[in-house]
Amino acid sequence: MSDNSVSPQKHTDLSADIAERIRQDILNGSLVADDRLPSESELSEAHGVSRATVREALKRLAAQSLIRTKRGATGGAFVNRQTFEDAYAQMASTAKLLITLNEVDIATACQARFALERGCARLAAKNRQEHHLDAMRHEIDRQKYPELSDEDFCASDVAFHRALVDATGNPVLSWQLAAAVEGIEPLMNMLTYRQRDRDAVISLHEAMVDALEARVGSRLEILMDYLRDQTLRTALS
Amino acid sequence: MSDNSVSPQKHTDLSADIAERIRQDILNGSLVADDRLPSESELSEAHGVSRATVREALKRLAAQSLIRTKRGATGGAFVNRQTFEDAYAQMASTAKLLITLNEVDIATACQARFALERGCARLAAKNRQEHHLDAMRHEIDRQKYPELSDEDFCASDVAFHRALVDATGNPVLSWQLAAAVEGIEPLMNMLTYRQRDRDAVISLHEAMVDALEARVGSRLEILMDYLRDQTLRTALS
DNA sequence: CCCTCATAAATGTCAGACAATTAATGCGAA
DNA sequence: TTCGCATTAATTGTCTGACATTTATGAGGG
Repeated sequence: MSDNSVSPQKHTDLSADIAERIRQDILNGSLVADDRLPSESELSEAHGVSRATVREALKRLAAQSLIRTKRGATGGAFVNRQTFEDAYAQMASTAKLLITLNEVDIATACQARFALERGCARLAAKNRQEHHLDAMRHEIDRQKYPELSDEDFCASDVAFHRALVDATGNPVLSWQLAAAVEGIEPLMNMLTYRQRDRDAVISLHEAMVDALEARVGSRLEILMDYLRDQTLRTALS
Repeated sequence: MSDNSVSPQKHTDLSADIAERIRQDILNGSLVADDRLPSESELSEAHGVSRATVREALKRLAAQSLIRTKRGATGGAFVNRQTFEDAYAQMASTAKLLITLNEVDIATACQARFALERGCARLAAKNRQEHHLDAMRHEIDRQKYPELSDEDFCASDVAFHRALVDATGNPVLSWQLAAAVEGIEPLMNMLTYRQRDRDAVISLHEAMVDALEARVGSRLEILMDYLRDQTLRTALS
């Protein structure tokens, strides 16, 4: 095997090959956001393959939301501007898949989630703005409804923590973390909260907002540890 | 736009539709790892579309590494076991793409990286084992070579921190974090380390290993803050 | 027993056709 | 002139049928 270039084995999957070539063009900047790729016919001629093969390659790229296609006279395939929302959705989906398919236990997932979140406590305390506090208080109000289903309670919890990580003001951080938290949601959804558990969570949430308002990151960290322990207790009951 | 159900508009892209259907079958457990999908002909008949369309759908799934295909008599499309390695590679790739395409500045990326890492300091201190320390010390030795290129220095740094997050013993955590760190690597690669900078980083690394060995998570956190500041200084010089 | 060859099943690839969509063009009427 | 509308061209979406390639299996002969 002297050939360890870009093509491990050329014998199969032309469409994967073509997709990879175009992918590299996007990665290295030959193609930038909103550029139009050549038409399918042109691509097929340029790469010496049939249009069907080119189409399969383009579908691969579309599945990674690297390109979008438009029909009609001025249509074609265009390089997608990779938004944080795209990446977020993709990551959350990957995380969900991984967690459900690998039977990750809830303790491990909880531990991971709170460990990650803890990391942004100080940054959030430093950069938080009023609307973050408002969003979090709004979710706390929702959480106080006793009729709320466990699932809705959990969804509100996710929104609360999403606002918390957004408060860091760092898009990379909030994107990564939000995806992680959402990826773990299916597991959290399996928890059943007794009213006592909910009360405990809610008072911790309130204390967290207060700490965030007062910009005391260290206190926020401690509260997060409590919340982790509380959640773990709920999970194991 | 009252319709926000699963199907935004059914009028186009049958292949995306089919892909989504199969995807759901995998997600909800109708299809589990290593299950064989029906053959392309059977699928085309079952969904009432041509084989070409089915193939485009399958390529979409393959691009997300949800399935793999094998040729020959016993061939077909098989549901992939979603390994942590797969998810890791996918996430790192997404992160790289996002960061290069959005011109995330290095300060933001650094801040995110160290914030995330900080979150697992205590857990790592609690769960670390001998081989984690060994791996980290090995990387430190590499980093001491003055002839090391900036790129190799950076790669060793990534390996060092990878070992650090592995020390948490939490696969979800180390998967998420490792992907984040690697995703940021292209940016870190643009840094030029003067010898003085390298020395500073190396002594911090050594102190970190010591703190980890002594299982003092709080000290590890402080050292990480130093390392963040040091890296930011390097970045801005 | 082992080697070879034929066979069947499946994916990979191709060529050509038609349908559907969409912007631009041209033209006629008010 | 300007508005409205049909025409046209370009492009993706889909279908059909064919052939190439790969791979397991089984039959037959040495």
